[in-house]
Amino acid sequence: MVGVMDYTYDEDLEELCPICGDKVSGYHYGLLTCESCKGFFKRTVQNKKRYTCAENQECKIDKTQRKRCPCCRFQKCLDVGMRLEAVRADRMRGGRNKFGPMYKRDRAMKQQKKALIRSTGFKLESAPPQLSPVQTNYGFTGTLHSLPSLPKGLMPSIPASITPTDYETSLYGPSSLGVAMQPHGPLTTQYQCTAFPSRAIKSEYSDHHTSSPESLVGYLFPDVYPSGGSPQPPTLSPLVLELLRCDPDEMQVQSKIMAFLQQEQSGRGRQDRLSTFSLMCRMADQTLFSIVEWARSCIFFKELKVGDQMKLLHNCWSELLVLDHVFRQVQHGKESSLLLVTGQEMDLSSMGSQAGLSLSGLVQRGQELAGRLLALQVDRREVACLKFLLLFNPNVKLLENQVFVESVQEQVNGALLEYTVCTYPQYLDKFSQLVLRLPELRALSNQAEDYLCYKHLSGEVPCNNLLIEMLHAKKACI
DNA sequence: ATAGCCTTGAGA
DNA sequence: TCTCAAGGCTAT
Repeated sequence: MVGVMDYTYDEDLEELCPICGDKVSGYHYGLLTCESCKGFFKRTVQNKKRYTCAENQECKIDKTQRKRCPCCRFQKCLDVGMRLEAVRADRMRGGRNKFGPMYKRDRAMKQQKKALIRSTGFKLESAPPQLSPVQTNYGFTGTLHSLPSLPKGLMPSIPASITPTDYETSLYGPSSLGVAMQPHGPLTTQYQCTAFPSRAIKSEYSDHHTSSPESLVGYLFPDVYPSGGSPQPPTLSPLVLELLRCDPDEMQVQSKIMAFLQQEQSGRGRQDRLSTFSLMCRMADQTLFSIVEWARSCIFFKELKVGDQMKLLHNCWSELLVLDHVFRQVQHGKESSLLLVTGQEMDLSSMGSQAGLSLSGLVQRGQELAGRLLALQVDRREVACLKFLLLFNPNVKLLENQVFVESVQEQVNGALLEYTVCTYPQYLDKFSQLVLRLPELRALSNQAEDYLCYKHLSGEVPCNNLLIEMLHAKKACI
């Protein structure tokens, strides 16, 4: 009992000063630093000191050399995110400032990260290959300038000569996924990387009476500040925003699929109208096409070679489909009916008679999962992260660029954790609760695949179906 | 000037 | 009342 407590406590103290690597003595001016850098920062700001570097303004700062160049030391203080406005103009002692809640969130987040590391045995961030003593390896969390921050060598190169079609055809033969994977027009996805230099943050000291816009943001929206010992841009984790931006517009998908199905139905005679089940298959099939389209235009995924893209999609297509369905029910918010991807509502009370027992069992499990997600108050940004966590599954075998996939997984994990802690500080374990839903979702999607397989074998699934192709591909992988 | 230890006091 | 990050003090 006491031993366990000691262990977690020791880990708390394990952290090193991001400026010089000395022992951390607590939060000072915005982040965890050592006592000496705290004092140095205070003296510099209070006495309005100006330093000049005798060298090239790139002096290494560590515990033994920190006294050598105050210029570079102060620069590093600003670079890692120490806040000028936390130095008080009136020199008032004691009390608390506006950073209090931020420190609290940071602590909560570190605690959760540690719990996660203990439970999984893996670190969230990709391990820094011992670069400079600069601890800027926060991935997407916090530092905007590090947006494409995956280790350089891990970025997969886009195949220059081989086109996706050639590659896919040679491996898998012509298929509907092949069609779905055809290159389409120039992808418009591009990331705008806006940097917020720390020096843009005005000091409370220099303009105590005329509060700057930056400090206003801090007062009005204290919750949007991500925390962690890194510069604090007044925005949410840029990765979470980017993942959300990749999400297709729901209404667009809805009307597209609706139009497709209507056209297909109208092309049939009165006799061979599709049964409800077949219609559902076609609907799921079209949803799957839109999921593939989504993945292909996504940040990170589009950087992968087509072979890896297909392996990842073969692995998680049903999970993505189930998550898509379940989150739609969360937004729908009615237990008595299902909201379909076409926007149509389907009454559940009549379901038992129309569908078989196994299907209504599946639907029921989906409703239960939706209920749990609703109770968790899951939001779109979190679902966007969960989709990436399903897509970038490093357990997929024979990936050409497995390191990259692992790296993306870790980055998204970290971003989701930071997002939940910062946005929902009242739910201390929202992150773990969300991630715990993934195994449930996988179990459900496995059951759904089995069901689909059974229906396929009994000849009830329409032909030319991407669902079935995925089913076969997955079985071939295993 | 630095850095370890001390005092203070608003918010939990 | 307790906490803990502000500022203060002082020997090196």
